[in-house]
Amino acid sequence: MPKETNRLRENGRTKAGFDEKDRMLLRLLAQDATRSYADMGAQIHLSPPAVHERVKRLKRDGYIRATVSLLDGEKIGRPLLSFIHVDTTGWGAKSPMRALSELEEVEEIHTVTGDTCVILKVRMPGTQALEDLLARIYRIEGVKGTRSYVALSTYLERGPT
Amino acid sequence: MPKETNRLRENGRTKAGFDEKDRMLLRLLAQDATRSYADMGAQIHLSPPAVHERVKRLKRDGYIRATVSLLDGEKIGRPLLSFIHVDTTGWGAKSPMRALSELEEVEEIHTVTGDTCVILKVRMPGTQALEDLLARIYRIEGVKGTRSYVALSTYLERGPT
DNA sequence: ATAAATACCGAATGAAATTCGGTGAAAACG
DNA sequence: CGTTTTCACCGAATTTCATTCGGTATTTAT
Repeated sequence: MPKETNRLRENGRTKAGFDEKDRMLLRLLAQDATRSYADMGAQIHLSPPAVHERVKRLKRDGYIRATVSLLDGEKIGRPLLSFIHVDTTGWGAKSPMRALSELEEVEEIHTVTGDTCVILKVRMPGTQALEDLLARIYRIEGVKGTRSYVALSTYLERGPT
Repeated sequence: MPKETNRLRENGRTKAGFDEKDRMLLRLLAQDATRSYADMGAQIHLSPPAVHERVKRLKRDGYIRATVSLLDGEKIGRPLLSFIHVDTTGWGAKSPMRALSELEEVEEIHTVTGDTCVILKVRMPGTQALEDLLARIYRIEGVKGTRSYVALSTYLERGPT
């Protein structure tokens, strides 16, 4: 087993766990994960196998959580994006709230600080469906009230880069 | 050139522009875009070339906007997720707001209905960086005020499926 | 100083994407 | 209706790419 060391690596990977090339790779993949290793490697001055090994490590170590296709909300029949603030009495409503994960219209669930307890991001087919969802939320024990913010235009929407 | 017709297709693709197999493919890709066409095809009863053609069409027609890797916010040094509501006087602040797209910490910008005008989703390295961002926002002409909601826990975070 | 670990490369291999006719069924047309 | 066109599919062939495999140089630990 390797012994402890108190010295930091001089070059390459530091405390963050990745070096500059890793960082650039992550950025490239976050923008477009369909490019070939050879292609990205040329941009970053690495051979395809070298890129492959780095990406494999970045996945194994959890820097890359998943690789997915981003769908167009409107095209798939859910043009109505909104954020819903949910106020609850105490934290008892947290667990039933997680059940909303089952609904595919619900994209995000966060507990937050501030003048509300939970923020939901949802994408609905229309106002009727949104109203139904709100009804369902109010049925949850401990829900005091909600405020809804319907998106008019989306100027930017992306993941961490 | 084909003449007009007033009849809908009986089976297969309808007004939505995709059929059941397309829909399933989209769901699969939104969850994991690394699977092979052969693999997904087996699940959906299609040959690899058939899957390939469908995916190509779904991309061309805009159902699939992009294929990207999702990075871990904490791992890449941005553990502080928050939503910022921005109130403005009139809509003059909209354009300068779009300039925030340049900052890679800013992930979403929406104009919304409700008791605020704009909602930002941002992921910051820490509280200091968040304060700096707020200072920058307040410097924008027409910004009346902001409210910030810092995420404590994220129970769900995904794209449209 | 020496041993161990790491990151890289070029070459070889394997798997997957992509291309290419060919077929059958449905839709459009007259 | 019968005919033509379009469409989605398949199996086989091809090509591109991911992946594996030594081998080397550099760095890190002992």
